[in-house]
Amino acid sequence: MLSRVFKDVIPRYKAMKGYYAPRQAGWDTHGLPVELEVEQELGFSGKAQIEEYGVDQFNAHCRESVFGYLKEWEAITERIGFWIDLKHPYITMDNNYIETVWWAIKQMWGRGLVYQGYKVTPHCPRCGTSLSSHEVALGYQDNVEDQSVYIKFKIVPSSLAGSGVHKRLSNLFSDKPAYFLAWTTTPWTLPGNTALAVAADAEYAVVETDDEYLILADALLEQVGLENNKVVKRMKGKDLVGIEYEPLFNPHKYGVERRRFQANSELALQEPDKRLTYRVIDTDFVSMEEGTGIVHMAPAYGEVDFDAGQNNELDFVHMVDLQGKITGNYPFSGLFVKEADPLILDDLRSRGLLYRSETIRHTYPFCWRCETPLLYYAKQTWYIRTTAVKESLVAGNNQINWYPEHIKYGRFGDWLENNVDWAFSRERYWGTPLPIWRCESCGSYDCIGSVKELKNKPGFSGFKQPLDLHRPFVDELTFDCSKCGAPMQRVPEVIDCWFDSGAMPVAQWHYPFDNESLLEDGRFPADYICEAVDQTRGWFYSLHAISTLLFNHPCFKNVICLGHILDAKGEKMSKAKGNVIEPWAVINKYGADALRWYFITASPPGNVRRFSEDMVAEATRRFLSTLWNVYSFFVTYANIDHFTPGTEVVSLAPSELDRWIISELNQLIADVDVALDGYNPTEAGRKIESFVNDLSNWYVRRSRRRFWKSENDADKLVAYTTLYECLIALSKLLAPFTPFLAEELYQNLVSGVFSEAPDSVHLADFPMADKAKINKQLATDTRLVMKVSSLGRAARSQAGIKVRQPLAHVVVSVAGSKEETSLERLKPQILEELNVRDLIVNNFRAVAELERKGYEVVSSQERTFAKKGIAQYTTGAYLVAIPKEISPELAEEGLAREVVHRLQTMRRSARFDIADHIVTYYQGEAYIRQVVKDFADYIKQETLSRELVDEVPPEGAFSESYKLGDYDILLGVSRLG
RNA sequence: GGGCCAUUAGCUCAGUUGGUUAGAGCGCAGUCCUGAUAAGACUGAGGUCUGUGGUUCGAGCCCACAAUGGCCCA
Repeated sequence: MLSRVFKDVIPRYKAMKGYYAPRQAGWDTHGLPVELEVEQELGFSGKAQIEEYGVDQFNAHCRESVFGYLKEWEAITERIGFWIDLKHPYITMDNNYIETVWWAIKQMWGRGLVYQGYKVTPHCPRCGTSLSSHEVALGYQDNVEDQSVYIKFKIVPSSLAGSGVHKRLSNLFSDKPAYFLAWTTTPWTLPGNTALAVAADAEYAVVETDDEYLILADALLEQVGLENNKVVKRMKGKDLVGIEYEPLFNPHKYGVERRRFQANSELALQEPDKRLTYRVIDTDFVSMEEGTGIVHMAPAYGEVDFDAGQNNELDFVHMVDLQGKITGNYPFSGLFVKEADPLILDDLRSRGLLYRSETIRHTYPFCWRCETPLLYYAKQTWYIRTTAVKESLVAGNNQINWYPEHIKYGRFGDWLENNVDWAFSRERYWGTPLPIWRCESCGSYDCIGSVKELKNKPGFSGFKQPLDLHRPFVDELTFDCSKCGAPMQRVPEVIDCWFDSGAMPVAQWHYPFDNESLLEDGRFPADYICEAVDQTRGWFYSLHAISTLLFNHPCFKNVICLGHILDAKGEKMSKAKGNVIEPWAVINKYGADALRWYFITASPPGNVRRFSEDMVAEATRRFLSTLWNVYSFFVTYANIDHFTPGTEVVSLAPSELDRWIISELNQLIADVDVALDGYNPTEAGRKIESFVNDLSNWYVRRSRRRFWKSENDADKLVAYTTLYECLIALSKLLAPFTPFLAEELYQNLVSGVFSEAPDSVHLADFPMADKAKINKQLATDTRLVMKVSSLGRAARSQAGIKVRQPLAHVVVSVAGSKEETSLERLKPQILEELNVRDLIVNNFRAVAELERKGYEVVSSQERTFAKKGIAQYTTGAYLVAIPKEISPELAEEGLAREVVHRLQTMRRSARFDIADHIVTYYQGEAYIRQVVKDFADYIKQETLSRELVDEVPPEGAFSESYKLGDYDILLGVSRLG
């Protein structure tokens, strides 16, 4: 949901700025998740059952299942206002899409970038398949009981020739045999051992026992139980490197192939060698926490082992088949590895090579489907040699704008720096088939780059209409080997679905078979993509890698990388925890705009965010309903006054307040433009929010009387025009953010009024800031008024004097002469806002005036003064003081305003319409009746009273009595026909 | 085990190039204002800016280390 909102807002903005911003929907349809779901649906638990069931039928289910979610997906996309072309999506399982993927692979094949190699993967021997890391993560079990064994590897004395430490060891070992002591929890990997690893800088010890020497890490002597034996020599790990030892099981003796890593990542078959020796290497992952500080390396059965094998050009011995059974002619051949463990140990014990054996409990991964322990296991896999273009990947990344920026050289940059070749084949069924054919006879390979190329191959056969490039149909297609003429068969693998999605920029256009101009016409590279941060190794990488491999060019210029959404407690949402928030529920309750607004403004996109419904509710209250209130305020009065937008107002003089909000508006437009242009919708949204706050709480509030007054004068027209302008601009500014609300405003305020206007706000131009209307001084000045007013209200509040009660004057100290000048200019606003008659700016010149008002000026330098009965409020350099004394004249006016207030409340209680005229009746003591008479015009105007009648309210009038200060009053209102 | 990010009020978040007394919204307590009214204003309580060191005349901000949480990779 989050990514859809952020994916939407930028193209909407760009479109309004006049750019062509196509938005194509696309469906990723391949991949293991789809297969797993179908397996579950059919009650399968492994590849054997799929094969038995029939790949064609299985894939038919997969094809169908993809569209199971389509409707729901489309519905929510539409509801959230994610504006994309859902009618013409690209679909990764279409033949055309697949054909482009083939083309892409053929390009790489042609440059020698595709090769077959080994990769160590977690393998489930029962299901016969590798598991993705995600699946492995599902199946960890704690407290698994396993063997913990210490094995002795016999040192070959002749390898200790030479000088230095080796020579001294050679002398030392002259009387008894010497062994390296290594530790493992997987005895079945021991026949695959081809090296021992030490930590170069760690301290190792030679321990003497009755009939042998043992070498292990000094720090682990006690843990192994050798602390009471005599240490006869100590040395660094690096001194042990290169020493050779006898294999536990010479592979040639047991009928198992021995290969060796070559510099070019090939694993070349080695000749049998009865006097085979292995050697000690150093690596950086040797633990000094457990074991012996000497690690047994079996390159076929561990990822680090495999890497170490490659780096050190070690031997490679593989003696386990895909079912987890030991091959060759060992005493324990044919057994499942875990069952072979005890026999292997027996064998070693009988040869005196088992030092110690016990059981431990640790965490180990199991197959999440069938709970079989997983084996780390080297399998043949197809690779793309991305390392060959590593420099380009890094250079291309430097051209990309990342938001947030740290991803660029952080997570993504690091990932590129540590690039390894892309293992891109999968031994599965539902995916783009790998377009590589192998000759059954001579073993040569051929890569196919298009359907046409395939059909034109000599001896092409197996074709059935209609063409479906998926398995199993594609597996039927054969042709003759160009070398020996024998039939060629497609290799069984399909392609990693990340390759599909990474090929999207070209594959969605069926390039280069169609759209040949794709690279030149602006459709590639893309300006903008957006996904969550987990895609750094997913889509971000596959896009970048494929684009770099094919075109040596990055394929996106700007990318917003989103953080994940957590629940209210900061925990990841997961189905298992049951803390997933259903988007529909939130949308139905608060609306799509509320959710969008929350997502955009709540926190910067790159951060993780806690989500709860309350937050959306708050966003609604804080922003959407405030804006809506402003809008409905405008509509209410504009309807009463029959305001017609577009009225010529050039001749009218806008007030300071009008000029201020227009200045703020243009500043806002400029700010939002800059923020969106810089891919920062959050900043843009927050600016809009703050503007709407000012508009509502300052402009509209301060302008209310202008809308109320009954004459349709110029000032009123300016007010309407100004507010109208703000609302229109807001609707356009908000269109990318809250498309529905924006459209509602626009339809009612513009489209319904001007026939020549665009039909929709989303077809309108994004507003342009009129820099000439931005008045920085006015903006600062108005902030000053707000501040002084706020302090004044605080002083009133402290004195317990209502704002309704007028006061004689206010004394204000501000920060400097500049502000004093501003204050003088802004005097009318302050007088009105604070309901005071006069403003005294407390500067050096004001001494006389203050004294005239009865103040005692304590120090004109420090601008301190005193007077009994004042309330003052101060913060920083600012001080606002009001006299508490109220003259009879002011008291009367206060009372009049009080009456008005009560009458207004009564109008509302009586459910009169805003525009209804009324007759007002009043009764009370002489004083209060006099006040009403004195302020009759004022009261009439404010309450739309035709008459103020000094009588008891008649039957049917809405009447109430109040106590205003010390005086009782009875008021009645009745509506005029 | 490695990398990246985050940590500021009860909650969600601002905090500019290091520079007076660290802010907002929500929530809480109270007061006020009000024909925008399921709004709004003001006040109050609430902060050792995760911790420890360092750089500096001066650190929420820069550096190092650590803790906690999140993500990614082993």
